[in-house]
Amino acid sequence: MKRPTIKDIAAAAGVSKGAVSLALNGRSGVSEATRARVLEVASTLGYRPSVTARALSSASADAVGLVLVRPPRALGDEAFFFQLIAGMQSEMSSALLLQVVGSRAEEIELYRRWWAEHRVDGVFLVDLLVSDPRVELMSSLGLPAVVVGGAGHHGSLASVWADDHAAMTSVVEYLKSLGHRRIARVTGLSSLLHTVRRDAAFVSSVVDGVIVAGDYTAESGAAATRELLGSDAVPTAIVYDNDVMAVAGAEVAASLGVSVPSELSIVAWDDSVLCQHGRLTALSRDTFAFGARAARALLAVLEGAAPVDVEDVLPELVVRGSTGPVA
Amino acid sequence: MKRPTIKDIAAAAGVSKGAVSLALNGRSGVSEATRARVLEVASTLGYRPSVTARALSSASADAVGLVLVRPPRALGDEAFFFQLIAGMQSEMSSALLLQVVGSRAEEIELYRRWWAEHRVDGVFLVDLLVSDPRVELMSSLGLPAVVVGGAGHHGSLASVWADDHAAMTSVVEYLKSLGHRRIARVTGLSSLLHTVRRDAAFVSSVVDGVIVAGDYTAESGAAATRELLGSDAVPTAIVYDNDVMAVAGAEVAASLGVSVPSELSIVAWDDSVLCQHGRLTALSRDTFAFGARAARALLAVLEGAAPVDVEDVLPELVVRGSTGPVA
DNA sequence: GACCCTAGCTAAACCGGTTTACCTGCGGCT
DNA sequence: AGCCGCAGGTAAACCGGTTTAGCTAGGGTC
Repeated sequence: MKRPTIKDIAAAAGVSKGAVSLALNGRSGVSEATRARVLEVASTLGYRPSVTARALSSASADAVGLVLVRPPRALGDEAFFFQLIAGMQSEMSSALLLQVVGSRAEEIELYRRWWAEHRVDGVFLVDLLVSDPRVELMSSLGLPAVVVGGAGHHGSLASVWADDHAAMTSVVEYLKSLGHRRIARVTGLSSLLHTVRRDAAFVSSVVDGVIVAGDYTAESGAAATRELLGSDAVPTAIVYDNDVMAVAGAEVAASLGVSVPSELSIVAWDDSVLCQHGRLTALSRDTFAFGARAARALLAVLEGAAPVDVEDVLPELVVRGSTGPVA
Repeated sequence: MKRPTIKDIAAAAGVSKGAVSLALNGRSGVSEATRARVLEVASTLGYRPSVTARALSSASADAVGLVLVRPPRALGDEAFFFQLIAGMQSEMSSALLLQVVGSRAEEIELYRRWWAEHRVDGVFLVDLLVSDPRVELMSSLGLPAVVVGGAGHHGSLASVWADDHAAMTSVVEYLKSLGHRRIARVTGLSSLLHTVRRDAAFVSSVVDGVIVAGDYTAESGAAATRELLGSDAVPTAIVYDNDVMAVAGAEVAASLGVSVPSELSIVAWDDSVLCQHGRLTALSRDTFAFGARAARALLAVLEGAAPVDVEDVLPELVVRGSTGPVA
């Protein structure tokens, strides 16, 4: 019932605990004959090292961490994160320590604890803020980390990112080519770095633009759409920062009798089954692959490689039925 | 930079490590004066106990585990699990140790390891199989567990479940009341217990039924639908085991020129934004709340309460545009 | 005054590994 | 013979907690 420990192996093989440790970890200090015997005994006993004990003496914790700061209820609808997590797991043999907290302060406290206790070997940093304190924290703690979905080049940290600027520009250019001039953008959380970067790209490429703040929820998407369609200068196209808001916006348009795409064009950032079935034009990126890439980047750092900035492939605009030439 | 340990507190308070441990954990053996002094020192030093070290001497691991056996890529589309996880987290102050593996054998091996190493205090068991070996394993290991979405009453384990039989019956009765006689069912993975239970309920309540096996993916939903619509005896209604397959089925029907709901009624098991926007009639349950309930059940077991079977509220059939009277 | 309890604390073992300091024996070199 | 170096190992400390055995001083009892 009880798992064999290194001590049991030592006794069975007739050597000391230290020798067993050396043998199992492939380090020098024991003869090949002894090593073979130890490995033999270990395997017949069905030995598995205890990560818990190992983590205590500052070795691997066999887990990487991810902290999400969201109201839990809202989180469930954001397929993005689950896709990301699934992608990460596809490349990792270790477990993911996941916790959802309510505030940035708790998040930071949690990273400190996990680091202090060797509970994780490294962490993923998502939802990067403008001048995010976590970047500095990771460097000072020396906790391996990879920034996921930032803007590239975050201090000494590895990073996996997409070029939001180029992506936004391509969306706007596409809409322009259809004759749109008055274009609106419904944003995600304004505290996030990529929101700001998309804002900037939007402003610099659009002729007559208007930005309305949202927060990724269907409600905010609907509200923003109502506001835009009821304003003095109704836009002919709206770009939403995620799929949920875009679909909600399309519903509002339909309920107000605004026809899509003849009167209003709609573009969603991040494709999903939701967009596919709603026939929404969307900026598509492979979030699963993105997560997998992030995991590989973190593993590389854990193996001692120099942190790198990996730029994700440029998202592709998938044109469906929700966009068309301006009337 | 280094976290204060129990040793530092002992030194600062002028007592032994043991006394500090007793004081911090509110156990008897130290005077109130000493306890107060120790707590004082601990708080000024910003002490946080190391869960890693604590777990070694068989105390709390401050984490609960969840193992998912799925091809990672398919997982990302299953909003169900993420909703569930979000709900669990909403009720837990500890972290969730999550790992996706490829086989049942790996899953079992993982549970054994986590148990042996005190990496988790307890686990959630999902995707219950017909006569699932994990139930027996948990009992024999003495690892606290709660069965999520089984059929109630699993040995000595706590359980949170929904009455699939009653739910299926209510769906079939609803379809019958619309005049449907030839009804089809597209299932989820046939190895899962709730699939079998739904099958049984379906068979016992339907008059002229046919069952086609699926695996929750859009592809399998589409294939099953094509098969059904091309058969000798085309059904007038199809009940799908999840939202993804139902939506895919609706697409296939549309592409074959079969009109919904006048020629074919469609019902999805588990509601989601996907069903809402596809105007699909769906069996709706609050997965987030379900997860929250599961977490509470596990926490109760961890606190020593007797394991209970909690029956979830009966899923509610939300009628939308995809079901109607038979022509 | 002898005896026994008990509160309050300390020292040390323990959990399961890693790591360091040190010991031993053997071979080679001069 | 004397010395050095090294391979191959052991014992013990250490990581940061918990837990147990044991010690001491003080009070109550007869």
